[in-house]
Parts: sequence; C-alpha cells; structure tokens
Amino acid sequence: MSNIKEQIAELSRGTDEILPEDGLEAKLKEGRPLVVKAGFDPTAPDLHIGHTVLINKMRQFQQLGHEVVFLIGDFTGMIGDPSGKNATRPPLTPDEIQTNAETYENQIFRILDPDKTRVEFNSTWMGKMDAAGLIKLAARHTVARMLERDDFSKRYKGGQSISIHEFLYPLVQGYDSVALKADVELGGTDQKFNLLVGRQLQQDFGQSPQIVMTTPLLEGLDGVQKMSKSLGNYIGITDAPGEMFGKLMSISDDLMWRYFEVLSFRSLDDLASLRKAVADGKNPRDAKFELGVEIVARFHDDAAAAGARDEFVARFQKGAMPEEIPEKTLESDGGQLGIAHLLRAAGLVASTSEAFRMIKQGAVKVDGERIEDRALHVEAGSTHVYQVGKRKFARVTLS
RNA sequence: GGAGGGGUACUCAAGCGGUCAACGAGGGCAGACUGUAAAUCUGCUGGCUAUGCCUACGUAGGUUCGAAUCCUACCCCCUCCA
Repeated sequence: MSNIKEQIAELSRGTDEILPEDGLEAKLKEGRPLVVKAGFDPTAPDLHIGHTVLINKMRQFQQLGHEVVFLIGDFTGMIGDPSGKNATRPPLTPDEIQTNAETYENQIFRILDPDKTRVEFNSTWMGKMDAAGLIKLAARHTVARMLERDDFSKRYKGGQSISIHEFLYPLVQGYDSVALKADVELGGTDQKFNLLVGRQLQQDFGQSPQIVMTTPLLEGLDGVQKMSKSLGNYIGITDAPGEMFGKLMSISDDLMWRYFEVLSFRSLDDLASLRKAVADGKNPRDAKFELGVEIVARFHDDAAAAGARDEFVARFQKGAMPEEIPEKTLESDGGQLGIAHLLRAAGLVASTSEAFRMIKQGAVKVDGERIEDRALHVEAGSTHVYQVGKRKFARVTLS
C-alpha cells in the first residue's frame, strides 16, 4: 500500500473540501479500516455520471481497504431534503424502496466491489426511534445553528416558510453517522451543512467526529451548468455505448481535463504526463478518445468501448453513415409523399414547418445528397436514407 | 383588511390601438470552419392541407374597421401599510 501522503493526494483529488483539513491524515494514520459513509435519496435511482464522482471516491476508499457504507435514506426520504426546493414528497412504499434500492445496486456495482460494499437503510434504526428519542435528538441542536445553513437563512430572511420537520432532516442524517460510527462521510457540496451536523452529533454521543469530504457537482456537457437530467446535459450511466462515447466527444477540451480529474481511474501522475503530451503537440482529440474508451468500458465493456470508438471514427472522421440507421416504413399519400411530411412522419423533425426551415438551411440530405426543393415529392415504393443535421438519420421505405 | 405594482413565446425581457407571429438577450437548432470540440461568423427558432390560412401576449367578456396594447369581471404573483 502506498504511503499516507500519496493516499491523501489521490483521495483529495477532485474534492471540494475536506473538513477538518488535517483530520483525514489523522484517521488514516490509525491504520484500521475506516467506516466511509455516503447517503443516497431513495426517490431518484437514475444516476448520471455526475453522481459517480462521489461513487468513484467511495471506490478509492474501498481499494485502500476501508469499509464503504452505501446508505439509502429511506427514512429521511419521508422528509424530503430541504437542500433544494419546496415540495413535500409522497412517502414511498416499502416495495418502491426495495425496487429503487435494487436499481441503485445495479448501477453502483459497475464501480464498487459488491463484496466489499455494505448497503444500509436508515429506517433500520430510525424506524425504531420513538417520539421521545426524536425529541432528545432534536434537543441537541439549536434553531440559531440551523439558521446558519444558507438556504434556511435565505428562506427565513426572505419571509418564506420553513416547516419544523425540515429541521429534522439534517439531524436524522447526522444521527445516521452516529448509528454507523462513521469515520468519513462523503457528499455533494450542497450537503456540507448536513454533514457537519453529523460531526457535532457524534461528539455529543461521545464518538470521534467524522471527516467530512464534499465533492463538487459535476459540470454538464455544456461545461457551465451542473449536470442534470432536466437540463439535458447529462450522460446517463445506462446510456448506450455509442451515445455515451459521442456525448463525451462533444465536450470542450477544458471540460475534458475536468472529467479526467474526477471520472477517470488513471493516476494523477498518468494524467500529468498525458497533459504534457497534449501540450507538446498530441492531438487533444486522441486524449478525449482515451477518456471515452475508459468511461464506456466501465459502464459496458472493453469490446463495446472499442466498437463505439471505431464507429465514431468511421462515421465522423471518414464521413460514413452510421451502421445502425432506424428503419421506417411509411404510407404514401396517393402514390407519393411530400418531403416535409415524410421527415415529420419519420420523426426527424417536430413539424412540417420545421422541416421546411431545415431544408431552407441546407440541413436535409437524401442518400447523402443535399436537397433544396421544399416541394419535393417522394414516389411510393422507394427506399432512401434521410438525414437532418449531422446526427439524425432514418432509412425510410415508402409503401 | 387597505394601498400600489405585475402576469408577453423554452427563459429573461421590450412593446402600451394598426407596419406584431410580436424588439433585444440567453438558450436551442442549422450552415461554414473543425477534432460531431471550443472559439468565431451566418441563418433559423408557433402550427398547417403553405407565397395563403389558422392559433397565440393570465382567464372570460366588451369597446373598435382593427387590441398584446383601451374598458369590465375573475384568477394568480409581488411590494408596502394594518
């Protein structure tokens, strides 16, 4: 095993904050397997690679021989994390929670070693706590300290409502650390307050307070806004190989290095030399290929990764058509069909108006030939490959 | 309870009787250039049975030859006072 300083360098990589800063070193020096906890909301088991930054961090601890706890917050899920919006969520049924937990496992075990991962539910201990216990727990924290939290204080000053139960969320999450005797808790930067409450509660319960490590929210494909499904700038970890590879190739060079830092399993030294090679004239595109292959291989396999890369090269560097073009058969209208209707029926454009616009802009090709005639009619019985823009294709047979 | 301000397309935000399918910005899409990158330049960004027609400016009515623009009622949001 590498020495402590090297371990800290790798563990710090891509993190936002480690609190207290020297605490991690002290824990590592104890030389025992540390309990490393990270909590997940049971309502949203659809992960994108932004979420995996945290899971990768768990993996690092795991590889260093520590005990990783994947905590599913089924009890806290009833409250709904106030670090965000408004709504009260409907409580999940045990069945739903079970299903979501399994979905999580399917996804995280592409990164974590299932044999070395402890999966826990916080209802295990919270479900047993009675009202008196909850009041005792609540007595350990003050309103003033709760209001230190940025979003609470903003809402309070802004005259917006804060329900009492929202104060319980950080307390319950913190109590999880007590129940697990956590040495380290990982979370997104938005979780910082909650994680720090855990430290304080552990102290109150006579435990050594956990080290808090926060990971930044990963920038999405646009490189600006955080990756999220609703913004559409994400790579889902269940995305198809070709799609995943293509999305990775579309990011900017700056973002590529960022992704290398937090998504790649390659060592810091290795990345430093790659960076140097690019500075010395290596095509950044080739570096990006390496990133793409590594990530696709992680969520699929080596063959899929190589296939995605080859397909990409064939399609975009050599201008070939993709191998897999969706096939469609459409009904003609009296022996023929107008091009705009055909494109819409094939799902390549949203409306005939859009089709006309695309034709005007030179974005439409039939069998690789750009078309300019918006009144073009296609005869029944023919089969052609239609393309709109660079990425949308369909092979359409007109009946 | 009282006083005032506001609700416009994906978002922000102009317009305040006709030339408004609605300025501008952002976002998005397309074209050029490329490494399906970034940056940059250009164009587009309601629908349709398509050189015309139909729907749209909180909701419902009204005035007018004509309304996003004026009037009435209603709904929702915000600010100040109690």
